[in-house]
Amino acid sequence: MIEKYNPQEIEKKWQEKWYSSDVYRARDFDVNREKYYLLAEFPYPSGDSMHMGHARNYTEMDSLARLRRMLGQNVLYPMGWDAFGLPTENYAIKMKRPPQEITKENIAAFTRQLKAMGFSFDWSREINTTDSGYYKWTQWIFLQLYKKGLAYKAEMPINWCPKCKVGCANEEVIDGKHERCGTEVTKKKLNQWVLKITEYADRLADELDETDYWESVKARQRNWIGRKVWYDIEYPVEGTNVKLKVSTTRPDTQFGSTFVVIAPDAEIVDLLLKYIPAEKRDEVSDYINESKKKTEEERTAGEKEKTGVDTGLRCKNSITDKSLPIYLADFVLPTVGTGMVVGVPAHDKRDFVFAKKYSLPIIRVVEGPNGDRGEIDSVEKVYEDEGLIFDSGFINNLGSVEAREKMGEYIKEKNIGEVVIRYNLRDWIFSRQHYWGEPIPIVHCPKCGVVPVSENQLPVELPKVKSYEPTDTGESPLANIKEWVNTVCPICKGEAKRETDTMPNWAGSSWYFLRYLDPKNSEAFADMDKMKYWMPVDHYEGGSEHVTLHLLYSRFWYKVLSDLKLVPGLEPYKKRTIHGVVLGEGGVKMSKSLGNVITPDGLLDRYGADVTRAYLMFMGPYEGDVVWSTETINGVNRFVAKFFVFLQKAWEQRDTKGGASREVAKLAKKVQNDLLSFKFNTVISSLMQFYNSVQGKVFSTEDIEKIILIVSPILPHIAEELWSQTGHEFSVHSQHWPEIESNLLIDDSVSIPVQINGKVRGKIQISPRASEGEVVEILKQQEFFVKVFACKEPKRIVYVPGKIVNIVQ
RNA sequence: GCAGGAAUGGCGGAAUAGGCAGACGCGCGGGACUUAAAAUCCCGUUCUAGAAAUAGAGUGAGAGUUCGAUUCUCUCUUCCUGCACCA
Repeated sequence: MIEKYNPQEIEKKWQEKWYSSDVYRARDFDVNREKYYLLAEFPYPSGDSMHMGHARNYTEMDSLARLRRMLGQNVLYPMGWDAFGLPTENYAIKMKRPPQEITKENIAAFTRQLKAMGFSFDWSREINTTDSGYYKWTQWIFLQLYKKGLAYKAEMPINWCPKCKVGCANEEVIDGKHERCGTEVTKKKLNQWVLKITEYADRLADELDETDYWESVKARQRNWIGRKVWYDIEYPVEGTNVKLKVSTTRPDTQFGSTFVVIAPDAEIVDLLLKYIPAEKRDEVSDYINESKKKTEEERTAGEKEKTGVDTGLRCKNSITDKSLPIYLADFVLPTVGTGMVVGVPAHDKRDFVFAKKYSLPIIRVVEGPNGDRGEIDSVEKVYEDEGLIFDSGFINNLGSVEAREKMGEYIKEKNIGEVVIRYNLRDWIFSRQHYWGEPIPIVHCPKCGVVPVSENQLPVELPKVKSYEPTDTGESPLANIKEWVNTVCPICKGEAKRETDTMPNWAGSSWYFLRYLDPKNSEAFADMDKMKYWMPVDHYEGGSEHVTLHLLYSRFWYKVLSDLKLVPGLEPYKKRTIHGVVLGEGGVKMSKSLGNVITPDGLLDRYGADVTRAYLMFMGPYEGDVVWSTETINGVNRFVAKFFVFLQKAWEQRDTKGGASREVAKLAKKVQNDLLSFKFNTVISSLMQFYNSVQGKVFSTEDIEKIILIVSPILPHIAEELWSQTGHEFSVHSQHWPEIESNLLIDDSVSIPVQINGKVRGKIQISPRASEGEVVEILKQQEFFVKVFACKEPKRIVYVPGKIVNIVQ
């Protein structure tokens, strides 16, 4: 009995059966199978529906998980919830409801959707970062960092978002604006918890070599860490005992220096002020005040006009012995190097612009290509590349690289400076002045000072409160809850107060991949033996927006835990890939305000899960952005419906005596190879092509069983239904991938093109094992060959076995 | 500026240990079915010339290597992503 394709009838039925069985369960310590840990970034359950992007990523990874199980691997493909964070808190404030409740509802909605998509997650390992049983261990890991001296509290100017009333990490500020709400960020001095990620900067950069991440991912991590060699050189300020410590990465250009510039907000400026000549003093302090008023954005916006002020002071370049004027200018940033730079206008565009404006001399010391030592008289001619050094005393006639080495030795020898390695990466500001996050497990005691909460007192639970609103003072809303804040000191048992800051939403996600291995453990964050079995994550799939921050933070935590011998190995993830983004129709971002959001729910109602999944895979390459098209999904829908009926018909009309066919063997190989190399879009086209090419063919029983197996990672519901209809036992997803008989992959006879001078002029039918001589014999019988070579011999015949013939005339 | 990537029909995209460019799908054109429409099915669809067979051109531009280049090398252009007055 052939049924029409009706996804509603078959999908729900099989989902219920899957999720009440253990077909997708990963087995700890299974030594008979190779383990494979496939991790897709867990979602932040905000709102009542997941995004199409989630659906696409989980679909693609799901097909891989299913294939790998069939290939005999013990696959761990888990799912959980990264549920702490601002959107939920903001929504809670707006609705005047507790974030706990909202989170619970959102998770329920996401769970329903993920199950309706038919994903093969091992739901027995589900985790939630906001469960106290989970964040107990987030807090515990924080205490290990604290005990190792990697967490400290510091009064530091932080980026403060006046709208969200929250401190933001440097990483959360884009173009001077809070990345979440777009509000201009101001500076505020607050006492903050900070994690010393810079202590691991070298290892975070170097140990990337241990991994198999995509090159683009490695490059972005290295770029973000931004390791550079700096040369700090002391210049004595004339007429004082103050020494300026100028910093440069290009000491090879020292002999071209003609001035010194200090950031107006560098600390040393206070010290210099008293030496500034009286007639200059007003001008200088005006300038300092003015630049303080500028926002970070105004100050760093492009290469605009350079402003500055002459301090009237001079210093001596201790390398060249030349006297240089000292300026203050806000194009120099206090956080870069020492906040003091040496001006070399011939070899730095900014310095050139500044020198022109203040009529300072320009001295060239690096030779350009072809021995160019011409005068630098315009910005375009400024030579910033490396080259042969001239007019430069003891580094004369050296290349830039050797000149820097020599300079490094020189300043050490003369004790006038040092070579320092600096990073772009800053320490990680770990405090948030918000309610919906993990409480930082620290107590402030008037007698004992900062005291960590004892480990047996964990978790420090988030108290239920009436108001979640952040305060204007910069204190966490937790500070208002007296009965929670007031506690006893773990050491002296005297009265003490709890830390009221909470952790950023990066905390829970920095180690979640470990909790999947042992989600219910109450004695440790995870059992060491289980970690030894499953770690590292074999493939970590996620968005490009997490390649710098989340990836770096979680690698940092892993390395700390590794140093404490609490986890195996040095790196948490073996491979990292980045998926593209699903855009709305017309190539714009899907957003509520544009009204172009397409949710999985609508698609599941209309097309069902298998069609939705096939379309999401078909849309475009894994790593590329894809644009939603309602018309294209119709094409996929047509195909899936036809294919379903076709397979039923093929079963009815099957040849019960036949064996394996070439077409099916080739399809198995193609689907397997393409899935394993993330070419999900061509997997779907291969199925379509297969369908188009086998119309009218009668398949054997074996063949049809194989087709169902081949299709099962891609159209899991249809495959399960057909597996059952063809009289097999549940479940198709516990079966083995069809064996591919390699002799079936080679054709007996192939049609190959014949080119004359590189242009296709005809085709010949040959055996792929034919010798060149045999091929030439066949060629000589061809009309198109005789026509050209009737009365002359070809110059040369190139035969590539089984591929092509090219004749040179 | 630095780093990473990309450029192929009307559109999304296939094809690279160098070997038939445009698979597959959408859209479009024509036809069948229908009173009609939708749905479905069949045929066609890179461009130019031609009724057709066929011929020529063709993978951002220009050179090179090769019997043969979308694929490799060099130079350039444009675009995307990330970082950046980072000295």
